[in-house]
Amino acid sequence: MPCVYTVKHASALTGIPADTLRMWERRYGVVAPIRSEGGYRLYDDAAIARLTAMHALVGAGWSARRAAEQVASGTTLGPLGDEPEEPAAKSDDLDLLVRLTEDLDAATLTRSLDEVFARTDFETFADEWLMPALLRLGQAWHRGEVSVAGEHFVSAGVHRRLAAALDAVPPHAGAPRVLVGLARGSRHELGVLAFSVALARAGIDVVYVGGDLPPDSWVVAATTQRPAAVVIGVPAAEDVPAVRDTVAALASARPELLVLLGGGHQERVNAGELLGHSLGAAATSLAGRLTADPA
Amino acid sequence: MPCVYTVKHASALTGIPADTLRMWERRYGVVAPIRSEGGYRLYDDAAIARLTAMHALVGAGWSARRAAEQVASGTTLGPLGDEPEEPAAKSDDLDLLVRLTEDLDAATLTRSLDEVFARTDFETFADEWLMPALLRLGQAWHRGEVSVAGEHFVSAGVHRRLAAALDAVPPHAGAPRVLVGLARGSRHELGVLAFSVALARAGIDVVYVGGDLPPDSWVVAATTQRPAAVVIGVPAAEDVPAVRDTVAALASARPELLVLLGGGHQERVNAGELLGHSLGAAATSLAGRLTADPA
DNA sequence: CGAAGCTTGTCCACTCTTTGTCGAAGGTCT
DNA sequence: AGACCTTCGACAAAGAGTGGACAAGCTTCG
Repeated sequence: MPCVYTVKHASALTGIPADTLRMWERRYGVVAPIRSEGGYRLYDDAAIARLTAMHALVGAGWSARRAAEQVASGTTLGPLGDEPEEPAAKSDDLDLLVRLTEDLDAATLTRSLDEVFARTDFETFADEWLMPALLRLGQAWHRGEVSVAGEHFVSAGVHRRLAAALDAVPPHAGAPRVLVGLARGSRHELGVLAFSVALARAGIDVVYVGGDLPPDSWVVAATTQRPAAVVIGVPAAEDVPAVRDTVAALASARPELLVLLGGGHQERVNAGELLGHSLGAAATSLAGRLTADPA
Repeated sequence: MPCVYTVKHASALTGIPADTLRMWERRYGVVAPIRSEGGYRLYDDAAIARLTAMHALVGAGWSARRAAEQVASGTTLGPLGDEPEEPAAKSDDLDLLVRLTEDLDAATLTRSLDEVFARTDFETFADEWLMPALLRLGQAWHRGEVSVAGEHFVSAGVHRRLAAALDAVPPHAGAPRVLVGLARGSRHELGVLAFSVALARAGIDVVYVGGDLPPDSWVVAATTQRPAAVVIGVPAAEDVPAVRDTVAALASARPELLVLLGGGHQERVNAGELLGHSLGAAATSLAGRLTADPA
């Protein structure tokens, strides 16, 4: 098979205009193709690889000079034949998470999430894209259509994105405090984490305690911290008994404490107050109740 | 490696508008980025760390001037004559995490972590502060000195900080790919997440799959993704059997695959290659091996 | 209490740098 | 001969630098 390519061929392979190809060589020396006797450039596979790498970096927002330095300093010796393809411009792609499980590429994952995330405010993003997309991902996972590793990889990426959003909320001194987390055994944090972000953005001092918190610890935290309310997620049917235990323990220890439930199976607990299934609306409504009535 | 970032990148990484970035430099001299030939600012990792620390302080209610002084006094000043050096008493407070469990204050948690984080480069931070501090936290937890909710709360905060650090590493196109995660049943992600950050900073394309990944899924991922190596954390003694199963499954499916173990109980697995207990050294050494030998 | 003053983030105008693209003049390949 | 390539200069749009201006918030003083 041919191992050398002319400019036109290289341009077609990389998707970079031939003019730009020559300019990158002249200005940054990112490649140095050998020449034919007549002076024509002859690119080999390594050159194509470096050019695709540089193209990807530039597409990710790097300046051409930095990208060239990165490609030149970074070891680009890998025997890679894969080519990062352009993500099609889409407006409402709920299967994006499912697709991202196939090719475990951290850069693409981060970039795709950033794009979706930046399209609108957080509450709309969470209600109209994130939760439906996570539902699709869960369904595909149950059908065995995505690998467990892929699901873990994408979930970890979404977790990172939500965590960054939570840390990015400026703190509200003196705001009512709300404890948010999952009951013992519950480990699907994504929904309750997204709700924490929305609640913090609504002006609440959120104490996010994560998943798998036993009933006793809920009681201890609710007693020592004196939160204005407690939010427990019910992401799965098998979490219902543990949530029921937790709500009962909290009710007996602090009967006046406001205990709210969220998540897909909140109705099956038959205790506590329900937040409903609109994350943004629930967060603003709860924040309104707590700040209006500081009793 | 010492990556440099343009204003746009620095702004994206820190969440601070580019205008404010320049203003903080002009008014308070909190950073002094080197310039390109054309005069463009080039921020390094230390500058990004100082800016995030200052951002956190300002977000916590500090005035910009005080925050800048705090950040400047906490680290060594580079460009100009050395200030009257005050080695603050808080130089290596390993019990900080334990104290933070008492009062579940999200703002204090974030600010404290940012301050410690900004004191040095990530590898030193991880080896000399984070891992020892997590060990102290675990010991205090076993002695019953910290509440479970407090431990969860602080762990979630550290998780967020590490996640942000992982997402902040620029992608290395064409770099060797390494799968990093925990075996089935393992759920203590903090150590393996910190290692992922160090490995990504060393130029590796890290695929972080998180915790609780069954052996079959490890095999599927290692087969379809063809990583150059696989890193499995062994954070607790009870994780040893699951790790052993995973290593055995990987060895039978892909005998030539490089499988490495990290974490406190790596020695007890009696299989795979050991990474040792210096996180930074292990990351750079592994990255060196993989980039030098692309086979 | 109001006015003056300081702080701080944002905006604007203007200049310089970077970068992709184009055209002209001429050489190479089939 | 015609299609393709090379070098070089020029150029416009985007991005980034500088310094000044300004409004909102807070402090201080009369």
